[in-house]
Amino acid sequence: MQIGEASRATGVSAKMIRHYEQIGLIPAADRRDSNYRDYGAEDVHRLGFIRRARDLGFSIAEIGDLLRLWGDRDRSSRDVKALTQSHIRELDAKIALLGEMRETLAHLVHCCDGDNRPDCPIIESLAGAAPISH
Amino acid sequence: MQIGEASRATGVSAKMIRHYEQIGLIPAADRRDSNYRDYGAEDVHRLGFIRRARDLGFSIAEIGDLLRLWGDRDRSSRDVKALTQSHIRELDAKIALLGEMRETLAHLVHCCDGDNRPDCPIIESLAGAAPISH
DNA sequence: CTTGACCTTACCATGATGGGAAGGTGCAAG
DNA sequence: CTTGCACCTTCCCATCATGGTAAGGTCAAG
Repeated sequence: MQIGEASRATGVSAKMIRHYEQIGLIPAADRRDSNYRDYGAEDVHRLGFIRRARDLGFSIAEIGDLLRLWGDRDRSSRDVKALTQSHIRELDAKIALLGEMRETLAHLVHCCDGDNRPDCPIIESLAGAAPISH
Repeated sequence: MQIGEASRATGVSAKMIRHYEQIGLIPAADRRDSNYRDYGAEDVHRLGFIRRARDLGFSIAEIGDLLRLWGDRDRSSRDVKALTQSHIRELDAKIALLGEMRETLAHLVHCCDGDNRPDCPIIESLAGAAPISH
């Protein structure tokens, strides 16, 4: 099948399929006489794998590791589990950071009247100790 | 003061200070005879404002809006509050997305023995063999 | 034979930041 | 005075994952 059909079948844009090939995440696709890329069931399967991993927030580098583990019959599930736990920790760190921002802002919003007057604890907090002189 | 001192005083790298000037987020700094940028108290104050907003996850465009509101004596706190609430909703969306990833992965990790054998529900789920349930 | 859908490569853009090269400036110590 | 060093300048390139667009080739149906 052509790249467009493979894209539709997997939810990975044709643009990204070419990109993944270019950076070596997937092997170079077969070519027809027309020079069009040609994809088979295995390629589509691999692209589906990549899309699911991407949807779970794995980076390209991590997806490369996962693909290697996927293709390795002698892999230990320990390795996969460790990679995944490491990724969960990354997610937890991001969530914690965003959560802190969210709470700080929620507090400021709570303290802000939100009326027509200029007095605003949000701006004052961003401005820090001393107001600008004008 | 020179850019390095302004950087140290605000926690914004010299690189980013030049960048903010280049994209028009801050006015072009005064120059000395040496062509070195020269920063005063007001500039440092503004950079501190930017750094705090950045630390709360505001985008450059949003920080531009906040700077305009900061400098506008006739602003209504309503506008600042609305901008902040909009940003909180963005943060909530990101947190929810990351949280979903996290929970899905936590479930898979829980189901994975993590031993020397290759059988691994994590890889199987990515491969599309089984739906991701939680 | 044209039209339109599809493909190809190549280049540029995002947002926020860092790295580094090549060269100018300023100040203190030799 | 010269050397050395810290600091500054501009310019270009890289990240990560993705999209856009342009210029052109391929192919099937009308």
